[in-house]
Amino acid sequence: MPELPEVETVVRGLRGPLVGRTFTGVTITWPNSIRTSILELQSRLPGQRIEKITRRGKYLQFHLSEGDMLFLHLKMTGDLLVEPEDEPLNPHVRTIFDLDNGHQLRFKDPRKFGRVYLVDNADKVVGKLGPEPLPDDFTLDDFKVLFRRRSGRLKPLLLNQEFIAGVGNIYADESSFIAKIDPRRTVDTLIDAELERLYYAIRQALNAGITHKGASLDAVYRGGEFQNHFQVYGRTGEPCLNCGATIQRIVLGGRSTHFCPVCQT
DNA sequence: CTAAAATCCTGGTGGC
DNA sequence: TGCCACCAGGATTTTA
Repeated sequence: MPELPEVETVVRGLRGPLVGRTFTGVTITWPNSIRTSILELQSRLPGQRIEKITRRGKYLQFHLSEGDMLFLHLKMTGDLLVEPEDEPLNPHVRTIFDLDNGHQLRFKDPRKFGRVYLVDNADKVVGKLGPEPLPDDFTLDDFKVLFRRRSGRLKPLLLNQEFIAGVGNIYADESSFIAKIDPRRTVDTLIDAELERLYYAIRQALNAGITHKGASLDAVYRGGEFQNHFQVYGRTGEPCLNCGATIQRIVLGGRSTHFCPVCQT
């Protein structure tokens, strides 16, 4: 469930211990998580220094000294640890990256959904992603343009990474609630005022998540506490914080969806 | 085109 | 207490 705010929090925490370090080796304990050539990963990564670490959507991007890019996607349960190489290994660690200072970057992922990519061109991994919703140069007008010639319901569209990058199930529900829009609405019926509310709601929800260092759910502890500030997500049967009506849970686009049937129209 | 379902996965949970 | 069915979901793939 790491979404944009959770990944951003992880990225910020890794810059201090990792930027400037050089990879010296890779050990793979779950090969399916490597989505590019394992041989190339093991031959090309060692010797490359980490120049900077950034985020694109829900991907972590390691910019490497030879021009390659290492991408990590945490998917549902992934987490990244920086630990001394003599520290006992958690049994859910799937990939181990050796560093030049006796530490290791360990990709821990109980459910094995996480992904690793090493590419010479970032577009091979993130080329089709939609725009980042938070930068100042992503304007309300840019947002409105995204809806042209779009159809279907709102919720699945918000989850579509080629539409907007970084929004997942939690922040899609929170954003729709803040914007007071029913997630079942077909998007070609949304009027300008609603798109404006949604634009600000998405940014508000994501920024609130970042402020609280993301949400810690599912026994996956990252230190964030945004889960204590959810307005609708996971609050099925509880009263709406706005009007007191009972928060409903439905399945939309195959995903659990939480909303207030009174506030959200 | 949209939409739904299946797929990958395992820890946690609820029922009996 | 133990067993088991079932659910969670990001992204992709398949089917309708």
